[in-house]
Amino acid sequence: MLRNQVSKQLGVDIETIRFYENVGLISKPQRLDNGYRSYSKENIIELKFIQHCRSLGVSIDEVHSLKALQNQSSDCAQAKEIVEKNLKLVSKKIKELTNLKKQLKTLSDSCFGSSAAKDCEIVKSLLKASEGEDCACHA
Amino acid sequence: MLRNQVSKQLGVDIETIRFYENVGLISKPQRLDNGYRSYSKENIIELKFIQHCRSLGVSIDEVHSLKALQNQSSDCAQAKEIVEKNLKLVSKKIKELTNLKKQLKTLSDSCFGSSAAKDCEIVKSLLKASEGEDCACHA
DNA sequence: ATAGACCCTGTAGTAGATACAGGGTCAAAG
DNA sequence: CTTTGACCCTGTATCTACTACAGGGTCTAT
Repeated sequence: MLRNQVSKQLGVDIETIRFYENVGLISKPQRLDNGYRSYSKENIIELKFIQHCRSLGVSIDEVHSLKALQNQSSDCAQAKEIVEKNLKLVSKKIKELTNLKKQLKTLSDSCFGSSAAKDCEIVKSLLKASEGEDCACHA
Repeated sequence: MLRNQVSKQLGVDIETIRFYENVGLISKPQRLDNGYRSYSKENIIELKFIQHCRSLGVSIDEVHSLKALQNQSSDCAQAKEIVEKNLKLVSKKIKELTNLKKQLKTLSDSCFGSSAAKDCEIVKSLLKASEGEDCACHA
């Protein structure tokens, strides 16, 4: 399969496929006589593996580690570790964003979008914060 | 105030302060005879403004816009827009991450970290997904 | 023959910092 | 008086995970 077809079938950007090859995440596809890359079933599986891992927020480096684990018989503590680490990161991020959302909501609600900019509650609030006072969102 | 002091007082990395200057987010601080930057009260306020905006997830470009609004008398629809945009982004991100968390939890729970890597439920699950089957986390 | 869709390579750009190399300045201690 | 250590300066490289572009080759259809 050519790169374009692979890209369409998997929904991975065409340039991203080359990128994964460059960073050694997929084995180099064979080449046709004209130099075009020809992707095998194995290549597709590799790509889907990466795609799935990435959709779980697993970093490129961690995908490398997980790939390396696939054929090993040593214990899988590392796999668990990677998943746990990401789970913690995600939980933390959710907490942060939930807090953030509250703050942005407060700011948004304080303004109707129609006053003069210098009297805008958003602008004023942010300015207050920079002068050390309480602002709407961090009150 | 010298850069180091500012950095410590505000908890902004010393290099970040120069970065904000380079991208034109703060006005250029005056220089002492030896060429050292001397930060004024205004500079500190500018920095706090940026810090506060960034803590709300507002992008550098948007901070530029908000700064420009500070002295304008035109209406503040733009400020409201920026806040609303970020609010939507954050809400979306929270939904995505909440879903992600569920998936990672499922994966994590499927593995005790002690089996041989090739029999690991995490590794197997991810591999299954790359072959088109249902995996633990996307079942 | 030529247009258009595809392929190739190498390299630059994105956001928002962060880090480093190679140098200058300054205050205190020996 | 010199040396040590902490600070300052500049320019540039690095990070993540892609994305985009320039400049060229190939293939298929008209």
